[in-house]
Amino acid sequence: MNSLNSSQRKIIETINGPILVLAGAGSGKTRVITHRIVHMIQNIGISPSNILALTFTKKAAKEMKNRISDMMMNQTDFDQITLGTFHSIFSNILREESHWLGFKSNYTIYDHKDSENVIKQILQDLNLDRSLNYKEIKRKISEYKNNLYGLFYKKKLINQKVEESITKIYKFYTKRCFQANALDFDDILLHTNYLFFYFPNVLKKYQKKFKYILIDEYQDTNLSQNTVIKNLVSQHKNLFVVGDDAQSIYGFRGAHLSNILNFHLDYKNAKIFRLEQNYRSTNYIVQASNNIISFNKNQILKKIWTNNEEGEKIKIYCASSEEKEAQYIACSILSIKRKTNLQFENFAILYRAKIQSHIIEYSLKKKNIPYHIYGSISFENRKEIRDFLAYLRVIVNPDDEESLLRILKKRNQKTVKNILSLSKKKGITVYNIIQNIEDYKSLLRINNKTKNKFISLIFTIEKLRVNAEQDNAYVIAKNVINFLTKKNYYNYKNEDFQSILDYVFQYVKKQKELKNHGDTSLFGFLQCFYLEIHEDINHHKENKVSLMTIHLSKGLEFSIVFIAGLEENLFPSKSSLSTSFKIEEERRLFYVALTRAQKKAVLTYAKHRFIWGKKKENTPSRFIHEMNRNFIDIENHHKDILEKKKIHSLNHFHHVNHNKNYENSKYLKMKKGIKVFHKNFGLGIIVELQNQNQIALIKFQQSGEKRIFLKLDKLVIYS
DNA sequence: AAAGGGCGGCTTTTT
DNA sequence: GCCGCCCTTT
Ligand SMILES: Nc1ncnc2c1ncn2[C@@H]1O[C@H](COP(=O)(O)OP(=O)(O)OP(=O)(O)O)[C@@H](O)[C@H]1O
Repeated sequence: MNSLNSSQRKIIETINGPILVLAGAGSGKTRVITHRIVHMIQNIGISPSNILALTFTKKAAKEMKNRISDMMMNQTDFDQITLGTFHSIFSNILREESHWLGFKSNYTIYDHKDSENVIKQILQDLNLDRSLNYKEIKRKISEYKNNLYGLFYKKKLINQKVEESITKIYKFYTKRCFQANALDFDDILLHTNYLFFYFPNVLKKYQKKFKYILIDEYQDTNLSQNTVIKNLVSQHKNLFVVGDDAQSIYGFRGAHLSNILNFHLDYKNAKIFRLEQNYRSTNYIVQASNNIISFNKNQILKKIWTNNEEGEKIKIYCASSEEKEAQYIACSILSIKRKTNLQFENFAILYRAKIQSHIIEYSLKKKNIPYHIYGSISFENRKEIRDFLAYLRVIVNPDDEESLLRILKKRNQKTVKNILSLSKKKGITVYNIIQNIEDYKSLLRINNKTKNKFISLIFTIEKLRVNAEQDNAYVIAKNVINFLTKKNYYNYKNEDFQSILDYVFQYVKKQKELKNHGDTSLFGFLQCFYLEIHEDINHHKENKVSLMTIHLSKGLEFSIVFIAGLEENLFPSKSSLSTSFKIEEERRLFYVALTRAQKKAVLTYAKHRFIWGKKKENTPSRFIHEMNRNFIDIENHHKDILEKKKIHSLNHFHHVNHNKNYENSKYLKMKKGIKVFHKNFGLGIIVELQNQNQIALIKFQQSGEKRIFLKLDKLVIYS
């Protein structure tokens, strides 16, 4: 506990009442929240079971869990703390309390794809215009739910017609999910809201249990989440939240800064603390990120400062293609590692979009650099994995129509279509129809062979289902695999198959090791699969370079951080260019990325990038232009790396940097009164430098006064 | 009824 | 360049 400064200490020692810690990057928010939990348990004597600690991402939850367990050395029953993501915690509560809301506790969690499929079907059923894009509708429904439209709030209709049809689809969607006994991610919080709103006794129970609530990254709460919390703390008001408006990056999930801005209105007598000393990064990094965030109009002003060393300037590297960008990163890692005593685990490569990971992975592999990709796309989206999970899901919940249809579609598409329409006409579940397929034989116009196929399938599932009551998840999973292998539906000797089975095995093993009551049930496994972080079983993460999206990197820190793909249309993302609101969120994302670095940040971008199989030319990101030139160092030839080894691929680095004049630091000499020559405007004289020396006000002989962005490098000193 | 080719949309980010 | 969907072929 002696590793806190006086303001941090004061914060952790304030136990009761509503508290907001509004603090900058690297100022010790997570440190404060974890220390506070330990302090509450060890010094104040609060029972761990009365503490609820919430995060938004699975990764942040795991990080916090690790930090607390390290600090408590496992001495107390710290696993009694309720700690996890909003979704994971409230999904557990819903499992207990589902009966109040009229659904069954064995509910299925629909992921993104499941929801989209449901929407696609609804569009088909309603014969609606295909131009209504299902992804857009999914987003809208999500928006409705996250903002609790219909529950406590009415939505202002902007485009009446569109909104009306979406409301209609929303209704059907809700009905389908209910019939399938399924919840999507947003439902987990929405239903918790229903639960607390309509059943005050249930709310009371949880108010009593969770006497102290702590939330990390509060800037990312949406209304639905915030309302759950408001209800939970309405009696005792012991709510402790930490956040940084400059790091709000989940707007697309309905996160709203108003939660942080109105904290003092929501909670009278709220204490608000600020932390502005950065303990993480070098002064160059702190200054550069302060400068970047200053381009945002919407922000709460903070003065982040540090006592740390000056450090190195932020490196910027321009590659000719994304492949060379990746090679550069790989080479740099090796070169920095050689020169310092850093380990691979001290390096991170961050990117805007997951897709960028492939090419980087490839070049790391080539150089034998160990790496770990967090949140990799492949696993849960693999066809075989989804097929397999569909069986598990139906075994747990036969009403899960998405999964059942997925299984059936592999067999007899036409009959399945008929069954589906019959199910809708008669209002009987698909599972029920197949169970009693003998009765519907004539209606469906199927022969005995087809009929028997369905009977044998349902027979198998039923058998597995009956056993599922006693068997643990692994036993069932193995049975499913045996069945599938026997039937030869898939070539299940493949790796996907082994790895998911291994995953189930690890889950069951871990549960069995728990002191109290491990949950080895299949439901428990599925809930873990959808809501908890996927532990890499066979691969250790130790001493590996970390690859992840910037979103996932929030809350983490690394000595050396590479930020790849700083190009317009990629970062900022193409879909964010339309409004300044969205651009500001992209800028905050860039701010998050920069502030992950302790010692050194390297920004890279590629002039050309393959997108949809076509080579596209991109201009450098506006964020590169926004970097204050006093804090950056543009690298072109990379002599130090090139000279070391004669690796053939290194020859690639002989290309010319997009902007040699940076290195010549010609315009570092730009001063008031100097004569300059501009590419387009000709001869002029610098009147003054503005915006931290990034813009020069120049009086041109021909075209009068103009403000010139120095980084665009259209200027030459005229002498 | 299955398999395979052509075509269009897609890649923003997470639970 | 890849995936899902639809249409055609066998
Ligand atoms: N008082 C302190 N003395 C020494 N080191 C500290 C102190 N407070 C925080 N740190 C260190 O500073 C770093 C950043 O802390 P932490 O991760 O808690 O910050 P944060 O505010 O959560 O950052 P961010 O919001 O950027 O994720 C950590 O390495 C932490 O150990």
